[in-house]
Amino acid sequence: MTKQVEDCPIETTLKQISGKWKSVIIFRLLEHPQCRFNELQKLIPECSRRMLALQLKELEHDGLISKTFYPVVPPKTEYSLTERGKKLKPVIEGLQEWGRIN
Amino acid sequence: MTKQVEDCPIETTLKQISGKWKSVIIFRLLEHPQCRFNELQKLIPECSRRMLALQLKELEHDGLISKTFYPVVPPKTEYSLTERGKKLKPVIEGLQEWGRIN
DNA sequence: CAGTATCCCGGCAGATACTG
DNA sequence: CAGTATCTGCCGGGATACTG
Repeated sequence: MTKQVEDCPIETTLKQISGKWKSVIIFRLLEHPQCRFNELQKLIPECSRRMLALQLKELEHDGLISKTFYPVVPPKTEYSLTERGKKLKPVIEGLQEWGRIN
Repeated sequence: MTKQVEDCPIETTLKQISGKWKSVIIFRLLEHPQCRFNELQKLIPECSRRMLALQLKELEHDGLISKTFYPVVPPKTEYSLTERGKKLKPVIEGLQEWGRIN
């Protein structure tokens, strides 16, 4: 029943931030706490709209970011980190620090 | 010349530990400092021999693990974390902690 | 503006067989 | 034991067009 991978939750945890663009999105949202869809696009121009939408959806599903939708015309959305997402800050910074040092 | 992604090194850094099996391998090598190829296979049974070899090669290339080859018969190898790899310990633990809390 | 739908291709990764 | 070689199928992700 219990598989090895489940005993090693680091894998599951890492998946939540290691999608093709997730870390960058989180990183950007740490710098820019409130972002609209197109703002994120401009901040991460290499990421296609399709992928941005998909990754945002996963991040939202995993409770790392939250999305506020304003049903105005034209439509407006705002993405920001949840409390859970913000708690990643020291970890992300630790990673950066590690990357910088080597 | 300079692309956005290069200004955001977290992405590069994360890639070094977010291959399909890298985090698990690092994790296992933190628990078991010296591992032979087949030992790692047994510790991570869901990972094919092919993938294990590929991921190990990348980890070695990135300087996270080192490989010692003993030209005996039958051949014997030993994988372990480098100093650089060991420095990831607090980060990995931070990730685990974050994953545990939520 | 903020996405979704659809088509399509290259490359990731499994299975299997082989080697020093 | 510790890998590599090859073949193949699948799906991640780009490009483009469309929608509320």
